[in-house]
Amino acid sequence: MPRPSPVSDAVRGVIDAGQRHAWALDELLDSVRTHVPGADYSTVFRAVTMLERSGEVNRVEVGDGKARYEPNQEHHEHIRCRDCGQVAQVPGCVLLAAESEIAGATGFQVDGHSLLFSGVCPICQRKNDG
Amino acid sequence: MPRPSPVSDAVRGVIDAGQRHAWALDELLDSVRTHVPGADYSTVFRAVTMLERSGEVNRVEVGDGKARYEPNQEHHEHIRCRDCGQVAQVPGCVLLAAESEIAGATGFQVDGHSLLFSGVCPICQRKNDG
DNA sequence: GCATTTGCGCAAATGATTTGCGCAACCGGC
DNA sequence: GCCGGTTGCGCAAATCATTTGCGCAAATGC
Repeated sequence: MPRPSPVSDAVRGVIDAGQRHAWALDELLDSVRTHVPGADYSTVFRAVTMLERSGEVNRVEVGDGKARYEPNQEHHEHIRCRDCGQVAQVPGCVLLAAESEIAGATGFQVDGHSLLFSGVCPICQRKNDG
Repeated sequence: MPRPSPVSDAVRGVIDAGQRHAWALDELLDSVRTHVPGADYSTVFRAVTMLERSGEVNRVEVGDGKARYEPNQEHHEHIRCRDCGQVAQVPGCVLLAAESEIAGATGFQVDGHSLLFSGVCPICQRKNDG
């Protein structure tokens, strides 16, 4: 029986509750503290790092200079408010949907997008083979 | 006649030369220093900030925790190597192309992508109207 | 009980970006 | 030519977010 870990449990709970879509660390800390008053930033950091390593949550970058975390679920896209930074989930397959449809689905006034593929470049592929 | 600004000019020159696609600040500094030996990080930072404000360059986030800068040109997507961090440009309209086509076009072994829309959320739209 | 493990608060290290300060080079006017 | 104001920029320090070292104290297992 592992010993209880209130902070880590609260972190998982907050993320799973899904009140927000993509949690930044400071947002997570605020929310965790409503459950565990003395919780520390570093503990929250370690908790999400563990959850990420175990595959329970995914880390996503949404271009605001902060790491954000969301429950690990099927692949989807994000939309972030230019003004307040709120991040919401874009339902369905974005590659088929036009931006106007996205706008209809999220209520956002969509004015742009950025798509980033990731993979391994030819040079590194060669390095990895060697 | 404005007084000469070798560092700022070098920054613009390096970005326009297009030897690399998306420049991080430290990469820019390295390259600028081959032209202007004593150049300082903060000067390069101020230069790209100005260029960004004037619309000559765009700042892009590619999920590696660094701000990157590219010449302002038509919209396009990016691909970044998981291993070495190199960023390349994905030609053509990505929304129609499958990942395998991307792989063919860039030589990357593509294993994922992340698409981020940006816009203004309903709450902020209301705030802006008021 | 007692030794050991482990969660986590505290505070400092790291890494990237941003800002304040002030020198000195440059321009224009005289 | 010389002078004064402007401005580019090097230096160093301040932010900001993330990450790590340290050590206490609580909980577990023997």
